[in-house]
Amino acid sequence: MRPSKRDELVQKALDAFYRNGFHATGMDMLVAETGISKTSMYKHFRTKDDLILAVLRLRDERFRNWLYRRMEDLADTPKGQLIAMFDALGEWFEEQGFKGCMFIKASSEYQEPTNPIHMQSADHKRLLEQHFTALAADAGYKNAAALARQLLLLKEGAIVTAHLGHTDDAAKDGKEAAIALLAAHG
Amino acid sequence: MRPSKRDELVQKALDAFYRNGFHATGMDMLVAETGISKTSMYKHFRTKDDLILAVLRLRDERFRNWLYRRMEDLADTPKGQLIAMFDALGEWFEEQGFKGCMFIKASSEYQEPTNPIHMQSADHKRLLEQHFTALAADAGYKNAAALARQLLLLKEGAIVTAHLGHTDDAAKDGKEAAIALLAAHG
DNA sequence: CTCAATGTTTACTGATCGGTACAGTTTGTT
DNA sequence: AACAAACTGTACCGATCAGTAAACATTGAG
Repeated sequence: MRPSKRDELVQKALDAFYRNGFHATGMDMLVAETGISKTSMYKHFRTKDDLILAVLRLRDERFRNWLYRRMEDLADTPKGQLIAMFDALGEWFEEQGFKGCMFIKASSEYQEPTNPIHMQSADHKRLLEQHFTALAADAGYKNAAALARQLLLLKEGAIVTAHLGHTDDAAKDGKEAAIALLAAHG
Repeated sequence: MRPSKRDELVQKALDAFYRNGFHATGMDMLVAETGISKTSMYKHFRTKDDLILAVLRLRDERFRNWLYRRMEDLADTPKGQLIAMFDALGEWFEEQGFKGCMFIKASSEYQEPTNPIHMQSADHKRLLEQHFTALAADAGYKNAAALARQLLLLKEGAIVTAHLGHTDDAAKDGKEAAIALLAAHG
């Protein structure tokens, strides 16, 4: 099995969906942008939704890998990494082509809680929360779970605010708030 | 001029767009749901986007009125109102039919920063930030603007997290974080 | 070389998209 | 009663939607 075409499709579809949105990106547009035939697409994925699920799977893997690694590179203590998350987010916000969180957008376009796309987006956030909880516990915080959830609120809020583009530096605001939260949980 | 039909259309379109999303709600679906003829719709609004802008205008007015009033009802000091915001949000999250923030969803479906729908969504957040800043200043906080922006991050994060539905009580997490932030700002 | 898997092109389906044309009906005012 | 404004129903436009059919080309392994 040589699934290289399939991977290529998922990767290029990720770009298109991230740039244009899910409903606004038709399969014909994907054909035009990826150079892959529609017949081939539907050999790999039975429906557009299945393709979207594969795209979200790739995005989850890539994003979490990138974020976790960047946090580790920027700080060596668990507490430092939780703070450094907002520096990493700041770098992301500055990237050209930044268009917010793909999972927030996915859950915005597929709202029903039972929709697989919605559920998979929720899974992504759950994994983030678990990672933050582990870091907070490592750092010795008493109520690590609550602290992690609060930091997650700041992270999601910073992404949304940065995408709305009405704030100069949502990452900096998030970082300062995170530092205050960590001190309060001290 | 009797704009009652127009108002009725905007109000019912708000419900439909909030429930189904913007791209996923076609004009024919609006005809079916509102009972208003398509011809009449296009007499009031030249395009679907114009209708969406009117819907967002109504949503902004209703939501801010509701939130500000609820905050005032739940607390009588400016500081207390900032905290009570998260109790108000918690009530909202519990409402049947809660589907997240309409402006976050609008900016997710119309991503280009120059798109009027995106810009109007950003305006809504700006007005919220101004209100929070005024409250923080009234409460005597030194860096009222920064505090307001941080609280806004918590609010947006709580809404997104509640909509993703992976957390039991995003409002409670937001409230506890807000209390900690207020304490940190002395 | 051969065979089978995987890919391609082209054309197509029925449904739906946003938006319009047009003729007829309801409604409020005088 | 009469008139105009507002609204309705129906039918339509070209474009696009997700998805399929069928015939042909490319490729890699035995």
